[in-house]
Amino acid sequence: MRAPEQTFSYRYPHPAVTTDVVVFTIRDGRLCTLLVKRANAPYQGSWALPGGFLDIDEDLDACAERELAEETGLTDVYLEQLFTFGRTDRDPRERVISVTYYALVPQHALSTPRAASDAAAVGWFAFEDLPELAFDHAEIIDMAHRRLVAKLDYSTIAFQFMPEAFTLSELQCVYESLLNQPLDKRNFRKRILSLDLIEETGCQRRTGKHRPAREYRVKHPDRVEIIK
Amino acid sequence: MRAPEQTFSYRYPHPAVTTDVVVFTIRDGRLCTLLVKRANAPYQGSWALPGGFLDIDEDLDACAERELAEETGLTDVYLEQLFTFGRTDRDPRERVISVTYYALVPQHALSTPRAASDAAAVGWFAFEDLPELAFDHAEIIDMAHRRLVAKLDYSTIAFQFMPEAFTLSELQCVYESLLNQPLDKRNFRKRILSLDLIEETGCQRRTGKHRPAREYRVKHPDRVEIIK
DNA sequence: CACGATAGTGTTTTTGGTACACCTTGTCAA
DNA sequence: TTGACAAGGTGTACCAAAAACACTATCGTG
Repeated sequence: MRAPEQTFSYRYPHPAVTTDVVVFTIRDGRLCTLLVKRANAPYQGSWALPGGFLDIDEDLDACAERELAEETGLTDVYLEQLFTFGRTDRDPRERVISVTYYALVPQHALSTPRAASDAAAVGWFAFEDLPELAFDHAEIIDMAHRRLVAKLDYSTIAFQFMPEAFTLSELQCVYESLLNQPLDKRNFRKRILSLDLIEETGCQRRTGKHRPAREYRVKHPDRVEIIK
Repeated sequence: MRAPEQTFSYRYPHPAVTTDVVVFTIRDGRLCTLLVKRANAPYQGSWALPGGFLDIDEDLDACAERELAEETGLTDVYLEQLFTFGRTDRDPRERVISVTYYALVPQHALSTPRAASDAAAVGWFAFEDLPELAFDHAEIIDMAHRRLVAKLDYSTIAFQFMPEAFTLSELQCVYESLLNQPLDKRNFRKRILSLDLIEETGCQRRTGKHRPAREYRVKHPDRVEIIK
């Protein structure tokens, strides 16, 4: 993040504006979040969401993308605005308004993200087992999680967790770990297939000592979003 | 709104932050929005959403409430954050990030709002017949409307349009004007009553030359929000 | 070739949503 | 006084989507 040294003497002081990004993925059947270790004060050494200050001539979305890329190496991620946090005491340096985003990335995007710029380290953390977080970032992650679960019902965001080719069992695992409850296999497959959003690749996935599973892909990777 | 004269020479210039509020109500069976006529440049004389600059030690929600009260006289309104707009060119004066809110108020809150501070006039406008709007406020209202309609399905926000006591027919009118389609009376009443959120007041409403209607009230006015 | 492990498949039941028509109770005017 | 008008209020039959539920198929391995 940027240096906090400036103070304001203007008649109408302006707050700083940042973007922060909650990136979710599924690892080993567990929902995980991408965090960076802060290299600088405040909260030096603490884990925090990737994010940083808005450039004065930069769109909010672009800022979120840029900071995510700079601090974690993640690019081409579909970001959606989550909420804007602005408690007056949320940053000890100065007044900071944070416009937050969330994103879902497929498991294979895990290719260990590289730390860069003001991040001392980057890592994935199980949602159920997060470290102490800087600022109000725990609250932000919590809201992102609630939004994610709510959207499962009436949208198809879960596909965003999937790699290009996947099996129905894998998809079901994703739903189950997000909803935190088992689902009926037949009903699940019926429902997913009736959406008419995925198609067989023709290939099979042979893993383990059992019958191989059919692979599927999303039909129109562009518009995988709201249904209802 | 505040004077735009300042420019920044800091190493990291900060954008200005405003809040803007979309207030909806139902008037004569039509969805209406509260607008203020701008007293100052830019867009002087144009209609715009009530809103204004964030004080440096003020919470976002408080800013929205304060600006709404200052410019329209409306108080004690339940505000919900909508979205944050930040296109770099959305304000000709300087870079402005707007955290927007929306609110639903009952019809009787209509008591002609008073213009104040930098608003030259205040008025309700039918959503279907809005005037030219300043900044990107048309876009903001549009998003608020879509959010409102979407929430009708899985929440009970519509109750927020109702006065303390109301009849089922009145409530149905509200739903019909929001959804822009007629509803079946019996199904509607069945659905609403099955929510178990309202109760009879015991009183009757006698209007017009016909049978009086039973009055209802919301059981727990505090938690009238999300159902599902 | 038998066993273990996951893949894959249909039917029945339940439930929630939709469609639909008539009687009731008041006002008002002839 | 009474008949016409206007909105208030009520129940049932049908359909479609969701939930419950158990067995066979195919591969790897020992």
